[in-house]
Amino acid sequence: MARTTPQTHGEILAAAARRFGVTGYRGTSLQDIAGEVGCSKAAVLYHFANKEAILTELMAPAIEVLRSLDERIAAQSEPASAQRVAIEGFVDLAVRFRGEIALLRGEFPELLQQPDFAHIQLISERLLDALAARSARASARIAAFALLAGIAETCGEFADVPDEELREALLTLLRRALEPVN
Amino acid sequence: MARTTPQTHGEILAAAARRFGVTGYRGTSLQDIAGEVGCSKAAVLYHFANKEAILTELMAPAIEVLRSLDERIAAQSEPASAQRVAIEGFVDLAVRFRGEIALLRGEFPELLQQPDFAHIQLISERLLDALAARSARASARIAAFALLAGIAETCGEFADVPDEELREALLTLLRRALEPVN
DNA sequence: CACTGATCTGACCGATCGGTCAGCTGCTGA
DNA sequence: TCAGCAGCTGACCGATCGGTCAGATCAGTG
Repeated sequence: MARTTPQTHGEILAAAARRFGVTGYRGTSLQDIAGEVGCSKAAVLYHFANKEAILTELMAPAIEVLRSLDERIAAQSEPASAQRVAIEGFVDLAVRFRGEIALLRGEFPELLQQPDFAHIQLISERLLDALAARSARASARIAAFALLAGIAETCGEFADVPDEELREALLTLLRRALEPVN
Repeated sequence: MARTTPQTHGEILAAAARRFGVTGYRGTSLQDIAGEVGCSKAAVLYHFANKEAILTELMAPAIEVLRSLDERIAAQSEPASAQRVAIEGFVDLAVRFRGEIALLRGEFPELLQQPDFAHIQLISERLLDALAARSARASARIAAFALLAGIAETCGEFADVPDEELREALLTLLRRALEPVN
């Protein structure tokens, strides 16, 4: 065996992505990943501090984009413009990283509890706020929540739909569904 | 100890519902449930064949209503009327059983794989079909999927919102978001 | 009193999990 | 030639899981 470090590192990441996509994060053991790579479980833990570190590295690009979207939203002073930026940015994020998001299918709630992802919770709340056009009305927040959660669950399901078509469908859905700013 | 059977049986169900609501199905052990009831894990398994049986009994009423909704939808010959029945029936179901649905927060995908809930998968697909007004267009199916998944995740989150208000918010969302039948 | 059946317990089982550790291997540079 | 180090392995650890089982407890019955 004995490959170079970046090589094995990348192979483990790729294998983990594949397995997480099929059986989810919790449903995938380090042994599963090792088996797919063709090395021992101990080798996986030689390249990564622990299981969570694999997920963290896998999600890092998506999280970075989410963080920058959060900043762009915060920079908007008007609810209407914040909503517009949130809609377009979120759809863009969902489509671009739909593979990564699909990995977490149904595991968002638990994963957001982990310390490594704690700040994501805050960002999600601000995103929700922007989608609801900063309204405090229950109906606005309920709709925004349903769309946020729904799209997160959705974008990984339609792997055969081209990016542009998925993008248009989600944009149309959000624009039609969200209460207009008054 | 030594209570009557229906008494302990009910206490276990109630305790399981409470724990599932906090830590999810997979995140709750039989020991957790037993601890909450104040009996041994073996006592829990004396009253229920296995862990899944507890969940099955807990979800039975909701599943029964879902089944009858499925039949009512199937009885509609026109896509438009099927969509209308699906919208109203699904919102009604989501609001009425939001406690039960909240128990499964984020665990739908895995649970639907289990043999006991296999038929739910089929019903969900027919419900999706009706919400999409039996259209094969990707945009219609994407929107229906996002709303279905989103509302399922949502209804348990707003526990402080009264039934009627939640009902109206979800109805408005669905009617506005779903593509009109042409 | 003896017996029975329902209820419940503690001890235990095998499997699986994430993670640790001592040590083997093969390349590299002095 | 050989020390040293990066990469990797197999054996092992403690914890936890769902589930089993022999037997204790106790109320009701003849």
